[in-house]
Amino acid sequence: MSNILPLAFYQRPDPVQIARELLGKHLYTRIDGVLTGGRIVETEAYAHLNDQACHSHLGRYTARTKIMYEPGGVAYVYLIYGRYALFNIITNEAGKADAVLIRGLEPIEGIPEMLLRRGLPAVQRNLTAGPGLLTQALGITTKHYGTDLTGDTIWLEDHREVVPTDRIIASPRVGIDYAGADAALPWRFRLAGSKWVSPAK
DNA sequence: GCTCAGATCGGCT
DNA sequence: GCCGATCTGAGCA
Repeated sequence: MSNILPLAFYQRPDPVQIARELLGKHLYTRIDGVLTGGRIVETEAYAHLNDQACHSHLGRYTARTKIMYEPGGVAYVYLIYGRYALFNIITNEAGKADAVLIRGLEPIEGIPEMLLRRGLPAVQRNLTAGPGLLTQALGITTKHYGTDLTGDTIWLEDHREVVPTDRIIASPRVGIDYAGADAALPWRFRLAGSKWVSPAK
């Protein structure tokens, strides 16, 4: 497809705006020669400035967050609880380490392969509804840390779907109570009525 | 060098 | 509803 989202989409300054716009876009991977993908239905924004929930806030710079300081349009994949890979898209320009976490995906392409990777017998909600699950289904692992999102391994496409503003639910992000007042920011975005949003409260 | 908690999920009570 | 799996990094000594 030629409607791959260009670097210019990611390198804009407002991760909250980008997180909203990513709803209804499609995420694909071609890993081990197998095409899998689906429609993004849930995201969260993380900003490096004034956001204690963000791994890069206040310029925190470690082996894990290094990639966040690259120019937007690369993958930030990290392991949580030693067990699940979470997939983020780095946004903004170099040195401004913003990110968008993908939390929910509606499976469309390569469903048999996704079932195999998840060890499930049939399509059900926990195939891709959750940030640690959709990475398994798509075959994304920490090996994909730093992958260029305009390449042929992981990429996003614009299918010209127009998502009406009143179908987007904004709410506080999940699992970041430690971030103090920033935990209340309504930076989690979901498509109303989608069964593929994560089950988290 | 040690301890503790985390942007999670699935299994068990 | 609670608990454990299992790795990274922060905070402290």
